[in-house]
Amino acid sequence: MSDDARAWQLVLRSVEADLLSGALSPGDHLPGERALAAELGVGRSSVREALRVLEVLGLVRTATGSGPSSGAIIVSTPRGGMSALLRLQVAASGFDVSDIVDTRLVLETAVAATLAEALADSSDDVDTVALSESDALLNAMDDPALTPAEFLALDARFHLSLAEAAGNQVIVATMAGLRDSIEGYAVAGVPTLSSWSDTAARLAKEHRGILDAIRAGDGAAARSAVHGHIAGYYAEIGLGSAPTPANPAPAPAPAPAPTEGPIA
Amino acid sequence: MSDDARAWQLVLRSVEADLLSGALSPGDHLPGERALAAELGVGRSSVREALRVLEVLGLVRTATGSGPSSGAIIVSTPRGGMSALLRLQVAASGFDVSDIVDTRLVLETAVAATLAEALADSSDDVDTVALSESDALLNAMDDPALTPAEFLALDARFHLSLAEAAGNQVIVATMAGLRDSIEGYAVAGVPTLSSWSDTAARLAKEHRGILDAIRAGDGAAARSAVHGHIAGYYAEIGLGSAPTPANPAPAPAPAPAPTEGPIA
DNA sequence: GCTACGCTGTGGTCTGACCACAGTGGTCTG
DNA sequence: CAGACCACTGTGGTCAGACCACAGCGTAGC
Repeated sequence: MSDDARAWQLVLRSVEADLLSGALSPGDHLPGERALAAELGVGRSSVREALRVLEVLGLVRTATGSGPSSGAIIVSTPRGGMSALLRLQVAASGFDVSDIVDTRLVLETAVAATLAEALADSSDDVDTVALSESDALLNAMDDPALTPAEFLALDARFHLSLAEAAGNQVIVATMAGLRDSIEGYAVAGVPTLSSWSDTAARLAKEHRGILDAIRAGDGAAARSAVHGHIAGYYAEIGLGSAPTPANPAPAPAPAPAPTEGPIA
Repeated sequence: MSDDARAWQLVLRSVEADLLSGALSPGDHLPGERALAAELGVGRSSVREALRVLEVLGLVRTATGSGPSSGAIIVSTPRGGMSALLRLQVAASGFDVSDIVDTRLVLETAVAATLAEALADSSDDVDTVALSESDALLNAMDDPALTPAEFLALDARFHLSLAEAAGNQVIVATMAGLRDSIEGYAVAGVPTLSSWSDTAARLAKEHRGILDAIRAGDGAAARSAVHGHIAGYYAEIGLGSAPTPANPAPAPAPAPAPTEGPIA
């Protein structure tokens, strides 16, 4: 009966069931591939195909050798899987870059507003502490010796630090994946800028504006600052969302070729 | 040098590179597994592990037999991959159900607001037509003979139809995945309701309220209606987000308008 | 007591084999 | 000649067995 399911799906379902039943938890070791194969009555290659899927999805980490750190261990690193999924879908034309950017806008404006409102409600120590990482990243970004790629990497981490402070892991992972999936485009667009140092300075200023609005507890201002920041950069490198309704798009975008193969 | 990468990752990267270079597009056939293995200098099992990943991620569809419909074909069905990723992460405790619900709130309120504002700007025929599916689903949900599971399935499709009308495929796929990942919880919570028929009637009424607000071009009302609808149901079945989340204020707060995530 | 070596078990990979399946094209039959 | 039928071929799906590299553990040797 269950034979109509493919062998590797059987393995996948078995692991999922063990996860749901509590038989497996993060940190636990999966049985060895050979043992799992025998236990489920499938070949080792089928087990491996399922493990590969789990690995890409960020559910297990595998290591060779022996000892406690070897084997397949249940972990929970959704960011990697989210990045891979979004990146490949973009590559396969399943997702438009403009849709990715728009989704970032939705999520990040919500994060900023939430953070601002949370701070406005009560001066919560936790949030304040959480934002200290954002401050540190901001300071690191002031270094004029940074290359554009380095700056943009810190930029991404800054945005992520806000999401982490907001506390929603799903949004953190999604934002990370969205950003990673178009990182190539963000970096590729740098040469089209008239002056990178000017742009970097503007971005840094906008970051501080975002943080100020959040700390001031002004949700609307935070939302607006984030929107302008993200939409502004992508518009500047010629990747702004086409229709863009209410968007204070700053600089005119002279960028010609929006479609350039990012990094593989 | 590239030997440190695992064989299946090499295959994955090769396919991704072909996708980005345009050598592969949706609808194209991948070379056969044996040919791909020979071409890349790896074993067939490694090719299969990579294909398995691509399949789960919704990038390829495989079929046995011969002829034009057989083999591995590039497709673009991100929803399946998103569902699998989110569902398994929930199973592995990587994501809290409350974070999933909160993320739905962020995305769906943004969708509703975008839709309303798009209709307010101009009576666009396209959007009107797109919402016809939403209407049809609404009517289908009026059937009192529906089981809770059937009703909830139509409910999910209704929400998805709004996202599709808004036009952002990333949000459509993410919403579908988020919803699927907690479908079990939504259905499992039904028995805890005092009266399913009352709840179903209320949900149907709320759906019409959402659609009315969208058609009226009232973004704030649409946002509020969606928020109340989703948060209300999960609160009713005991899954409400504990510390009330992150999203724009429901009714009162005239959520500042300048910055709303454009979805189109 | 300490070091160093080999043993053992892990995942990683490859090879070759077999199966089920679905078109294809030829053959056989009317 | 037209139609139905069937073996052929190539595809993915699966399995079994064989190595390899690696990392820890235990023991033999110093």
